[in-house]
Amino acid sequence: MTTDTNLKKRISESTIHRLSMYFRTLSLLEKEGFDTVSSKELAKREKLTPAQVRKDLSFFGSFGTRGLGYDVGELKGKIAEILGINRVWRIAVVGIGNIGSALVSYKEFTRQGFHIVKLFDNDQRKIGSNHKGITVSDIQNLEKEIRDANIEMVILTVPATVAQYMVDDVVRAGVKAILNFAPINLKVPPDVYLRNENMSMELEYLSFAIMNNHTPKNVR
Amino acid sequence: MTTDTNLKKRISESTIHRLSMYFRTLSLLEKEGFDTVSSKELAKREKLTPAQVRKDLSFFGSFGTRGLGYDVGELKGKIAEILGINRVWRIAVVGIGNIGSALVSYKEFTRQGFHIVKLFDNDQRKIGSNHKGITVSDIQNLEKEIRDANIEMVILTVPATVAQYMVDDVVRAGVKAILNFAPINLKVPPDVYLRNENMSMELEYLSFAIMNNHTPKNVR
DNA sequence: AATTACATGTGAATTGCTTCACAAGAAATA
DNA sequence: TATTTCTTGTGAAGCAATTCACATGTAATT
Repeated sequence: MTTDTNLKKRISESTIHRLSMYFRTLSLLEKEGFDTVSSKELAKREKLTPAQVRKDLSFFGSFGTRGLGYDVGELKGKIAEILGINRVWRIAVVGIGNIGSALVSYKEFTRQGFHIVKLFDNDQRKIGSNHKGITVSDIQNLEKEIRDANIEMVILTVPATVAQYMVDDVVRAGVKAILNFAPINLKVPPDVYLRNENMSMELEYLSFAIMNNHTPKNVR
Repeated sequence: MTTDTNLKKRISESTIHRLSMYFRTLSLLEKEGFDTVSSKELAKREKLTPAQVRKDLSFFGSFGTRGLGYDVGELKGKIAEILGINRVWRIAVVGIGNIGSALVSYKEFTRQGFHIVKLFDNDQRKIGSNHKGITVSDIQNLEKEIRDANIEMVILTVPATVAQYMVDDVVRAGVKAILNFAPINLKVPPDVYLRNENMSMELEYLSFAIMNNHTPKNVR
């Protein structure tokens, strides 16, 4: 094991999130016809400091040209490589309720290389139905179908009451990354990455901010 | 202006987010029949340290009993008060596409006191249609209808291309808190709170984590 | 009533993240 | 070619968040 490999483990979550933001902004800059961009300009668009932008990038290499800035297309490519989105990820959505079926049509996922290719539900009325060209499978066959379809990530949009059972199934199918929308703390083995999307949390932050005149505004 | 008021401005965003998590877990503990809970148990459920839990709470007062822990119902109430969710917030959803209409049926919002009471769209086919008992209004009348309905927060689920125009309208209507789902950096006046919900970001984090064996697992 | 066990609340220490400040280098200009 | 201008990349400093460690206090037990 090299020192370089260990280095990557020290990257903070905030840095990764900011890389996502840079990537999106670089895509926009590209569309707007910019060839190069400075850390100053990038920072302005993200409401960050130029130093923050440069420091974030410096963890992964030196991609800029002194006096000139960064080549938009090149930096976009580098960040895609760092984030692992310079490829297609095969994703399954488990739970085809309101949120689940909305996500199937969410174009931003596709744009970033996240391709939803499998859908699962336990409701007989939903099984066999079609969403954006994908047929909903019975959750009973989850393990086999996930393996056969080479699914690498799962988006979980089932009721909180059954979420843990579904996670257990998904883990058994060998999936190592789960994005959970159920408002509950799930257990996964240490080699599985679990992220929680909690939409109420953001409204609660807004509620707190209004009530307390909280200062760090317009963030995230 | 007292010193106490200024103190609140020093609370970190992470602390607020953790309060949201504590609130949800306390609701669950209540349902499970627990009368009291220790910082140790709370921490275990959130995958945090007990010190973190106690420190977070200490910013707002001392709610526990030494040797015993916290009264579940009481602490839940205190946190609701701190977050400002011991009341009903009147919310409008602007943009009744896939995500927007999914959120109208999202029960977790209602459970936390976030009541969606107005819907807006610019599509003639959607205007006048009914979602969970709410009729979709024409976005043309946004300012007047938002004022008349005493809307305090807006959830923005419109395409990125029109998001800034919609925000401008919403701000003109006097709304001070916006939760934006469009993947774009919006401008708002300094007295308006804007939060961005970026679902791709979480998938990108998972992608990075898998590719780099990133260590801080199972967080958030 | 005294003792033991337990858990809070909080300064202090530590760790981690952000910003500063500047040397180094590249491009544009004269 | 020399000079000026601009911007990166990065150690060091500064700031913020987390964890430690323990004094303080309550409840349960004997």
